[in-house]
Amino acid sequence: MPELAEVYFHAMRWKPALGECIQSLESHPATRIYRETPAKMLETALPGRVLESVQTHGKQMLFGFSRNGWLGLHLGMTGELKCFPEPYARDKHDHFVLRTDKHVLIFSDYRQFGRLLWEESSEGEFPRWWRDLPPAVLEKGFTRAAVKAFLQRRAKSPIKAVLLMQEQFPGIGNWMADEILWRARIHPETPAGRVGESGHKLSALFRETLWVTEQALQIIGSDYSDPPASWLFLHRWRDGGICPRTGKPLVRAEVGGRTTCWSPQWQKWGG
DNA sequence: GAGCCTGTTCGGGC
DNA sequence: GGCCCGAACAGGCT
Repeated sequence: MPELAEVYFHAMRWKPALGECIQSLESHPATRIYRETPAKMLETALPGRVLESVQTHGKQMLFGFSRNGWLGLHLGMTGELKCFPEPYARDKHDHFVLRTDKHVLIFSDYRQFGRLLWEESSEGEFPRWWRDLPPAVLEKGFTRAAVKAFLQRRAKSPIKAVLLMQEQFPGIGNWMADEILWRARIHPETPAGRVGESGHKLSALFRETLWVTEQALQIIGSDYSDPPASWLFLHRWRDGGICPRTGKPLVRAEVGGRTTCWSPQWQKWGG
């Protein structure tokens, strides 16, 4: 599921428990989600703390607790967050289950590519790793000039692979990258340097990155509904899809190590 | 049963 | 060192 809008949606699911005190943590301590932060540490740290804030940055989630405690969470490929009123019977892949007196907060992840991070900061500070994140797509620091410089540093890589690099495009994942390139009319195999040096391709890429991010957050981020059929999104998953712009078949192939979908008549190298 | 997968990290080769 | 690629992680689904 999780690219930036899906991540946002899942994070907001824990909001009903804001202001509530954690009573207990149940874990499956041997699962890989604890590879950076052992379950024991969380079992000691979390009970007795109040959940005070919920936010996301790209694919990263941050939950703030009383006494400057911060729980970072990444959903990996198959992670999801759930929140239920009691009573709740734990499911097989619920590796992390927090209980307050009213709610059960769950991090479930059957493939276990997700992870947890616990950090206590100085008063009034965000944790170090959070402060070090690159500017989010919709923040001021995400500029056309920064994108151009980044594309030129990765000049030989296909633009599709470069869009997936979280250090410049936090939160962009496989389907968003395809959607952005399709709207910008850029072929996914175009070398990034070539996009960077073409003023109008760079502008289109920058513009569509902002647009797809904004729209995805509004549509998927609010209630997990699908974008309209005018998006590539609905057509890219299976072989045999038709491009909403040209009415011709879409192509699916591996680019930059990931399954990529594009519309050959619509997305060109040139320009 | 085989192959696929909305993500990231690590190690090896150049 | 920088960059690039492939493999690995794990389990459900087609």
